[in-house]
Amino acid sequence: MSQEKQTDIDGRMKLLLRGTEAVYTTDELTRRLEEATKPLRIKYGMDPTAPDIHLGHSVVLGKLRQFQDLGHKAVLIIGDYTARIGDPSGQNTARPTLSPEQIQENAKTYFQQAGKVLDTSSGKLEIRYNSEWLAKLTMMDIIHLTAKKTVAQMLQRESFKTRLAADQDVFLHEFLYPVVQGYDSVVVEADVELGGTDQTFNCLVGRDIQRAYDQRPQIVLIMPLLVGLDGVEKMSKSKGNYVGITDTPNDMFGKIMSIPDTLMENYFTLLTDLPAERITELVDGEKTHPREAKAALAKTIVERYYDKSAAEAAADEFDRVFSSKQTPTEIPEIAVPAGTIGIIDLVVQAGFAKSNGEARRLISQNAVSIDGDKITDTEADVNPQNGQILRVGKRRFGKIVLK
RNA sequence: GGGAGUGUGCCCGAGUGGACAAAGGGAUCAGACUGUAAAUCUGACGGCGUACGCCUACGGUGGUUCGAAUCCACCCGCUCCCA
Repeated sequence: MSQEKQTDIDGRMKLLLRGTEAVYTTDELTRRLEEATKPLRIKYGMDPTAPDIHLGHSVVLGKLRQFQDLGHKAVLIIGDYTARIGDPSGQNTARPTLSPEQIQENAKTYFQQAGKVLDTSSGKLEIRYNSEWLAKLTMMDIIHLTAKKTVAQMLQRESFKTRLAADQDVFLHEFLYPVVQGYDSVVVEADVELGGTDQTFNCLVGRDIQRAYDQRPQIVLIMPLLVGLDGVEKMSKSKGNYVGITDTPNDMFGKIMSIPDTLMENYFTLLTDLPAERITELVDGEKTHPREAKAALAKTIVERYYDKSAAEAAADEFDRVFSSKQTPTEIPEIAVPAGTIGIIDLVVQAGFAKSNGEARRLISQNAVSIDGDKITDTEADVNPQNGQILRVGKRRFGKIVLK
């Protein structure tokens, strides 16, 4: 092999391994890249029940994109058939069964969002529904398929093992999920499969199944779970500690600015393509002011989902509102009846407080102002004018519109 | 089928007849400070009333009691042990 090609491979490996939680195996990946005469097929399974994508999901999608950028092909599997089994990776039992229409709908939303990360040009992306082949399997096929794995092997899986140890139910059909997911790999002839840590077992079973079908086992790249904005729990919608990839640039920027400093390095590594050396510089408090580093992080991420000018604008807006303490450029309007009104009512009507008590509290905590004039008397009456700015706390603004 | 537990505010969790709108922590919100919606500190944190107050709330229903989150009965949910 030529010196150049070898350097090239080294460079690619460095990029592809970055941020990974585990790789099975690194050597195989190197070899596969070296030997490749055509684009590798990179499989990623999507769950048709969760169409709202946030930065946590984007970690794996971003890795998929890296493969695409290196000339490989993303193969997205929509688990419309497997979704009906119920993956035991979680914990509890039945998830709701989705209708074909719902699955279609979810898949559509998913692509709209995933398209912000992935390269959707036709040569780079292949989309497959696994009902295409799973619905056709006969009983005999299934018996053959399940004969490839032993019960002991299945019980290696943590969630099976612990449930069994705790005398909890493990249903037979749950064993099918990993095996069937592995069969997906056979059908699409996956060279590589990507997944989050919770998918480790399933992805690895895929290797065994492929071997059993005389295919080269796929290489498995496991990506870590992204920590949420609170710096503690994993990012998830239900925890509210997430950045949605459809969030507005300003929200995205602001939310990222709110992460603990200690989380920056992790975010840089998993959510941006900045070179490792650059990240080291940015994260080093001696070399870069933490605020600047975080702003750079936020800008890079916003740029990924929008563009450079949107990122600049979001950064300017943030400085404007929080550093210079000025009013934002865009302020949502709040409709208010004309005439004199108690300040408590005004705050409640603007939707800035859920109850009079909360409004009263905000006022007595010096949080409320109109056109910059603080109002601290909870009993004050005001006579709002069109265009005045009602502000509550640091972040909530409303432009008064009389109705 | 038998037995033992357990269910508290957005979440976790203390409380085992009155001093309980209910300790503590987390989350959230506000203020101060700052480097930012970081960190730290302070405060607020069921609803209504300016306050004494009233209402709603401790799985559900009913009961005992002057008085119940706390005791009793039944019901519902969850967990564990035995079969």
